[in-house]
Amino acid sequence: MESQTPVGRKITLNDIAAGCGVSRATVSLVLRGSPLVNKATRARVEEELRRQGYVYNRAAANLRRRTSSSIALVVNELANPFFAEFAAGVDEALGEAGFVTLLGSTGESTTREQAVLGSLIEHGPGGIILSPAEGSEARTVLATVGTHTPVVLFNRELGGSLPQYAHWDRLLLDNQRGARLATEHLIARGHRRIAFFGGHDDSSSCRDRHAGYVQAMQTAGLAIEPQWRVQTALTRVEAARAAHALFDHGTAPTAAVCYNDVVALGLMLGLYQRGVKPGHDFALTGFDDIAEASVSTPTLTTLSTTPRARGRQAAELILARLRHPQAQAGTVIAPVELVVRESSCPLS
Amino acid sequence: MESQTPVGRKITLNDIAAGCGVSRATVSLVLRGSPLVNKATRARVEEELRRQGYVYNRAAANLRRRTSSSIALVVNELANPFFAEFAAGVDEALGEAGFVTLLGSTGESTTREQAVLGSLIEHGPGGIILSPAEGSEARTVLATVGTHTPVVLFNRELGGSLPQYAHWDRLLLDNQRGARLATEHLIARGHRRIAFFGGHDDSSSCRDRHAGYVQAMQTAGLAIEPQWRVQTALTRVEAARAAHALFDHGTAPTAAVCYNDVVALGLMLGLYQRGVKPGHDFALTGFDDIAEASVSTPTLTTLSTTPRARGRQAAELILARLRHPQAQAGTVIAPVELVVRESSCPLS
DNA sequence: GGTTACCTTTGGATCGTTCCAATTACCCAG
DNA sequence: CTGGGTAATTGGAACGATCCAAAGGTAACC
Repeated sequence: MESQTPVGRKITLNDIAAGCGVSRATVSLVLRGSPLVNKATRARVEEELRRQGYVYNRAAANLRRRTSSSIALVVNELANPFFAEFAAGVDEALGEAGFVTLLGSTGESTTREQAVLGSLIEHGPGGIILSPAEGSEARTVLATVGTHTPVVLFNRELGGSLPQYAHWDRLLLDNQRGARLATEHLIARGHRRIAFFGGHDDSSSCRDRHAGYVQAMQTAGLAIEPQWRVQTALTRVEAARAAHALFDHGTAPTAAVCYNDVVALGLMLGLYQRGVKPGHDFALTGFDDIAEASVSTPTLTTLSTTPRARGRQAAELILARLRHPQAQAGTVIAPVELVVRESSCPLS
Repeated sequence: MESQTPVGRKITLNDIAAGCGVSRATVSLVLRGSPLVNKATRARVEEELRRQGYVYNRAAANLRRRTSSSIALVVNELANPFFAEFAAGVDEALGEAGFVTLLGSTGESTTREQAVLGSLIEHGPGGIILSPAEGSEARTVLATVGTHTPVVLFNRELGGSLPQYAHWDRLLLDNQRGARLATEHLIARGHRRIAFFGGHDDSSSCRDRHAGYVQAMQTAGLAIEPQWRVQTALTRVEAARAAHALFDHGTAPTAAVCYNDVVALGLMLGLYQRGVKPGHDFALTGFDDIAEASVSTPTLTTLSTTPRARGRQAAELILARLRHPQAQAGTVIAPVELVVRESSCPLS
């Protein structure tokens, strides 16, 4: 039935038109399912399309129509399960809407972020979903993406402020509330000396979580010692290495609220190495509820953020923005939920 | 310094040309760093490019040049850490080569695979990296991607055979040897009744791993009972649910070689639910060495496949194919390495 | 002065689609 | 037979870049 030639030029509208004696314009109308074309003609053209193995050239169409059928997705690190789930959600929802995902990843470096955005923007995506790298600035991002491509910021704020003509939407997690819930939970379990572990203050999400922690501590009338704030890179290895800092000076904490799950899992490793048994001698909480959180030893008390749903939501936001370019920019705060597991043991 | 207008049309070569009194062709030469243009002219043009905030339209250029600057990546499930790492590796290497990644994901459904490939191919990628869904057929895939776009198959074979004019490269893991090593390891630890757990025989990688297991068992002169082959979907929940099948009839196994880590982690859950303690009462091995394997309880003995490196390798393969479209198609078998952890306990 | 050579620059066609105004064909009422 | 209406089709100009052959300018040489 099908008979694409194994070798040769790509088939275009002209080939089809010539092949069944109609004009290019008519074939184009058939492709787009226009009601204008005669039923018989349509059938003839469709047969010819099949016969020659025609493949639609969306790039050419997008050029002419000044539209786009792709959305760029820029995340910090795809291998981080939180972002992997997020990306899966984005791609799912975009695919359903007939869009294709252009992928980019920054590795938390603003330099790479600039390079990646610069490269992606040249492909003319209809919009960008960006989870900014730590320390990323509004001005520089705006300069490379320009003002013609809408942006949805996910997970973090940019540094500096945006000109008001840039209608950038935001999708943020309820970081402050989440960290407050975790801290209150540890306090309820009897802990008084609680640290905040991991992340960098360069990142807005980290500042917010820290603020939630501070809020809960203050409300409970608990003092916070400076050495209970340990900053780390966002990998397990780095976090494990930094664990000792909690115990070096002053009174050691009995529990820690961690910036996220990856860092919490790293802290667990670091504790084991010191002979401290997490979930028994030391309580801790994470943030994100990645898949590993439910199978680690001990299983990790954390805040569920349902990243796949967030991905879908980010996709919805950018698609809505494409439909209404001039609408007021909005900020959506997604709720988070405390999932209590073994790691947040009562004070022994 | 910069002064992009907040609103208005996109800037094109014509705007730049008009803005500094040269022709469109000259501006194009400047953009591509041609040595033909006079130094002074180049400076003037570059200044104007900056002043107007010009963004290169790669789609238009690709149309004219009949080239492509993107590669499509189709994986089974992005949220699976094995594929997430793989995708990260692909994107990294493609980015370095100036290519952009078009993402697609099939969820192990051949129907979705067809849809995703159909949508991606319309965007004219220079090549496709495809990890086929279970049961995916060479004929159907070929029919939708056509013969003009090179393909690198990763991880699995397609069903049926390809016409020889389709130069499709393959990047496979040494599945058979890996499963053999795992089985031999369990045998060396004293186990005699060993099952092969998880996956479907629709997938070539699963058949290969099973073959490696059979080979090791036969070489050791051990019998295999039919109920020791349990097929499952590739999720933890499904695997946990299927665990009982190992114990329902005949003599129960004392160990299992699992299709992959996800399934092995699921089996662990299922065992716990039956009151069997994996790594103590029952030995098991995985395949892939995903991040969770080193933090689960017990930690998982598995085969390391370094998926990020495989991703880079797949990217190299497709880029090499773009450079030499007519070269002989090849199959690369990537080595795997046994990582012994707690789950493969000796027979007690 | 005329010829050649070299260095820059350029107009116009082109890639594969869509848009638009115009055309053709046909039928029916007046 | 004319005029008007509907239905279907079409040629040619876009979209924003690149390619190519040709042209303009300058300098050197005979």
